Amino acid sequence: MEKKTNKTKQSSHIQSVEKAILILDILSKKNEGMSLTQISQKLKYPKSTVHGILATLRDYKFVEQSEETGNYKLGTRLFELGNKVARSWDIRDAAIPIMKKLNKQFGETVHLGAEDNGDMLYLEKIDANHLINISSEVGVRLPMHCSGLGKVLLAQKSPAELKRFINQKGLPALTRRTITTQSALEKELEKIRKQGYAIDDGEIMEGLRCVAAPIKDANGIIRYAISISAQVRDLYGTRLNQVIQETVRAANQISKELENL
Amino acid sequence: MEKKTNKTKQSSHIQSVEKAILILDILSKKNEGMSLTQISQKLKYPKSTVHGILATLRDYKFVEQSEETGNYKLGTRLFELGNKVARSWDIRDAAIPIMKKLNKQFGETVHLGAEDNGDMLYLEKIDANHLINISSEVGVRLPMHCSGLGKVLLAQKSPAELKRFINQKGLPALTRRTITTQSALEKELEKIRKQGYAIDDGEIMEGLRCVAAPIKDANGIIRYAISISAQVRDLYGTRLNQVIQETVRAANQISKELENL
DNA sequence: GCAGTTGTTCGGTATTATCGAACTATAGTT
DNA sequence: AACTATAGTTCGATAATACCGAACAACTGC
Repeated sequence: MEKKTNKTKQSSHIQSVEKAILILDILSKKNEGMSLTQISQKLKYPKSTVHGILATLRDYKFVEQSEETGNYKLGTRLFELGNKVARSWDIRDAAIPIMKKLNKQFGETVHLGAEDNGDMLYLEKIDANHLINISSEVGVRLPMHCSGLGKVLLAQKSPAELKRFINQKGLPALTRRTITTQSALEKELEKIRKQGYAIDDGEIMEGLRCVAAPIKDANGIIRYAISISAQVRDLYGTRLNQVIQETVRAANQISKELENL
Repeated sequence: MEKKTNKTKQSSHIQSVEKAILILDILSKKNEGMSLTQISQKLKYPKSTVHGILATLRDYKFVEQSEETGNYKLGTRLFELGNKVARSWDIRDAAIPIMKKLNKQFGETVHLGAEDNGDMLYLEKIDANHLINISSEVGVRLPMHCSGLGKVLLAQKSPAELKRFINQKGLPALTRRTITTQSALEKELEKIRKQGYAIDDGEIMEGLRCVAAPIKDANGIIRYAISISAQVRDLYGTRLNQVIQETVRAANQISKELENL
C-alpha cells in the first residue's frame, strides 16, 4: 500500500503542477525544442503522463509545437507573461531613461540588475553603440560574486547573510580572476562599501571590465544596481574615472526617482 | 457516482495544471497582485485548492508574494522564461539592427510584430528619440485589423482564412476610423497587396499614424512585419513618402537576412 | 513493405487533488 | 485591550482524477 511513502516528504506540492513546471524548466534549456519522448526520458515520467500535461500546456500556449519537427518549445504565452512581469516593476520606468543617457555619454553597454534568490538577474540592458556587444541578456542569471552588479548588492549584506550566501551558492570561478575565497570577497566588499561602487575586472570574462553602482528603493534599501561594461582596453585611466563618476551619479539619480514615486 | 460527467467534456486536460494556468492568467490581469481569497472567489475554486497550487507555483518562482501586502503576483521565473522565448526567435536577431537603423533615420518608434492565433503580437520595440512615446509594449496583443502590422499580415490570407478570422475575432472598433466591415477590410487588404505596405491612420488611436511593411521568412512566407509609428502631424507629405520607402526597404533587408541564415 | 521509432489513446487502479470545515493569524473597531 | 471580522493555513475524509503500462496508430527510413 505504501509504496513510496517516505520518498519525498518535503512540503506538499501539487504533483501535476510541479511536473508541468519541470517540463517547462527542461524545455527552457533547449531552445531548439524537445520531443515528447526526450522529455519523458529526461524526467523519467511515462510518455502518457508527459503527453497529457503537454496537451494542456499547448492549449494555453505555454508550449508550442514546431511545425516541421513537431518538437515542443516554450510558447508565446510565456513571452507575454514575462513582459507583463517586467512592466510591473517601477524600477524599469525609473531607470531606463537614465540608463539611456548613460549609454549615450559613453556609448557602452548599460545593465540593470537585481538579486533574485542569490543570483544576479539582469532586468534590463541598453546595448553599446558599437558592434562588439557584451553577450549578456535580459532575464539571465549570473553568480553574484563575480559581476560588478552582484558585488554591489552583496556589499550590503550582513556577515551572517553573506555566510549563508556562500554556503548556498559557493564561489565558483568563471575566469582565473574570479574571487573564490571568503576572505578575499569580504575584503573586496569592504572596499566597495567604502568607495560606493564596484569594479569587475575580468571576473566573469577575461578582458571585460565593468563599473557598477547601487540603487536604493523607496525605503532606502539597496535592491538594484546599474553597471557599464566595456573592454578593458577601452576603460582605464581618466575615462574609467569619468565612467565611475557618472555611473554613481546615474544610480543616485535613479534612487531619487524611486523615492518620490 | 457520475456527478459531473457531462459538464465539460471537451478535450482532456489535466485539471490542476489547467487551474494553475488560469491562476497565472488572472494574475496577469492585475499587476498590483491579488490575495488568495480574491483569486479563489474570482475562479470559484475553494481557498485550499488555490492555496496548494499557489504554494507550488511560489516555490518555483512562477508567482511571488509581495512582502507588504502578501498579495500574489507573477514571479521572476516567468520573466526568465519569457526572455528565453524571445531569444529563441531568429527574427529578432535579424530585425533589431535594421530596426535600430530605421529608428535613427527618422527618430520614431519602430515595432516588430507577428501573428499569434489571430492577434497581433508585438515582438520588439525601439523607442522614439523624443519623449512622447507610443504607449505600446512588447508582449502585448492587439486586434489585427486595426494596426498597420496586423493589416500587412492579414493581407496575405486567403479569402477563406480571412473569413474564418473575422468570424472568430470580429472587427471591433477602437476609434471611429477603425475598419469594421468585411467589405471595407477586403478593399483595404487588396490595396495593401498592391502597394506592398500598409498605413494605419488613427485606427488604433486618434492622431496616430503608422506605416508597416511585410517580412518574409526563410521559406518566403510573410510571417512578420515592421512598422514606424508617429503622430499624424509628424508623418505626412514627403516625409511620409520617405518613411514608406525606407520601411519597405528595411523590411526587405530583414527578409533577405532570414533567407541566408 | 517492413522494422524501428515516436506519438496517441485507453482503461483499471489507487494515489492524490479536492473540498469543507476547523483553526490560526492578522487587522480593524469600540 | 478585548472583540469582531476577515484572511490565510492546516487537516482529513472522499472519490475523482492523475497516473501508468500496454496496446494502437502514425511516421520514417531502410
